[in-house]
Amino acid sequence: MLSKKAQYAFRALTALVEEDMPRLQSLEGQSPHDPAVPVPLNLLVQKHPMSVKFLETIFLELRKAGILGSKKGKGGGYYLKRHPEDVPLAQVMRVLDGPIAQLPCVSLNFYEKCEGCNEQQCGLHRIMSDVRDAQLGVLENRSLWDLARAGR
Amino acid sequence: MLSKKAQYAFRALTALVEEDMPRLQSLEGQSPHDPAVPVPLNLLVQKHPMSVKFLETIFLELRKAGILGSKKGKGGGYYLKRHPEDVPLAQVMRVLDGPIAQLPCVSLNFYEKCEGCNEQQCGLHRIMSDVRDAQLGVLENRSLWDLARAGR
DNA sequence: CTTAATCCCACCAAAATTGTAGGATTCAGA
DNA sequence: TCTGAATCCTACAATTTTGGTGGGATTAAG
Repeated sequence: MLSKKAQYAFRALTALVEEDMPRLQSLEGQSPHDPAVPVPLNLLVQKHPMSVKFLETIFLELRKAGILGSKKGKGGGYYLKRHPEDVPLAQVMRVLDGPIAQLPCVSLNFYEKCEGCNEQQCGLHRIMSDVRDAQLGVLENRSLWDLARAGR
Repeated sequence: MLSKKAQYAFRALTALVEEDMPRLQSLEGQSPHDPAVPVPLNLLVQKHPMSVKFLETIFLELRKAGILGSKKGKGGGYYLKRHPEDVPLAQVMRVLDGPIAQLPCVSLNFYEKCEGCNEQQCGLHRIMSDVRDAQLGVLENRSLWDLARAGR
């Protein structure tokens, strides 16, 4: 299951993309890149009620991971560093929840060898690899953009 | 990620199927159904080292869920109530770890409505439904039999 | 009667999750 | 230059989940 952290993150990121929608739409067809407008947390929290303080720690992680940028002080806030279409959900989930795979020994980004099982002939390894591929087939190919424009 | 409980369960169930392999193979082509031979926990633990006591609580859950049967007393043990081919991994996982889906609101067996999101137009709901389907596509179609005969 | 096994439930320690607290820093605008 | 709005940062606290352990009761074979 997704942690609350990841759930809140997705809600807030959706709101963030929606906030930036006018500028993003003007970008269709390589128009010159207007700088992203920073959106403060309290604005995002108004759209989806949650603890500002908690969201703060979440967005901090996403910024350190290079997904978000921030601007301090009055008129500051957070903004996406890339076009939402270039941020697959898998990446957000890995930052906040760690591995997507069901076992460390089938994880692509957080691999750990499992002692006492030969991966070549381990049935669990094989099947869980298939599960991982199935999950990533979706999560690597759906972006924050898909998330935000779903309901329209 | 799979819990240790589920991981231990899969290792032990694999060993259990292997133990019963001779009888199972004689079953090819509807041969008369020999009663399953109960296998005691300490035998399973010898093949894959883990706490007997912990495995006991795990197998108890699987028995109450109707996946395993048991026989008490000397010469007792646990046995599969169905042919391993008829036990999809998804079912074992649901018993031990609960929902497979990433969100309660997309779970088939543990559904819970998420307040404050209209499922029709919620982007997260849509995408996580796809993830769930992708996972189940594997987990509902791989059985304990697939698990056990993998390495041969 | 002894021994081997499951059954059952309570409990416990450690880890992870879900936040909260409080101050430091930065910046825009009056 | 002052004020208010915002992020930055770290520590820690409460709760839940995980990963077991202990001890005895029950059942059955020989």
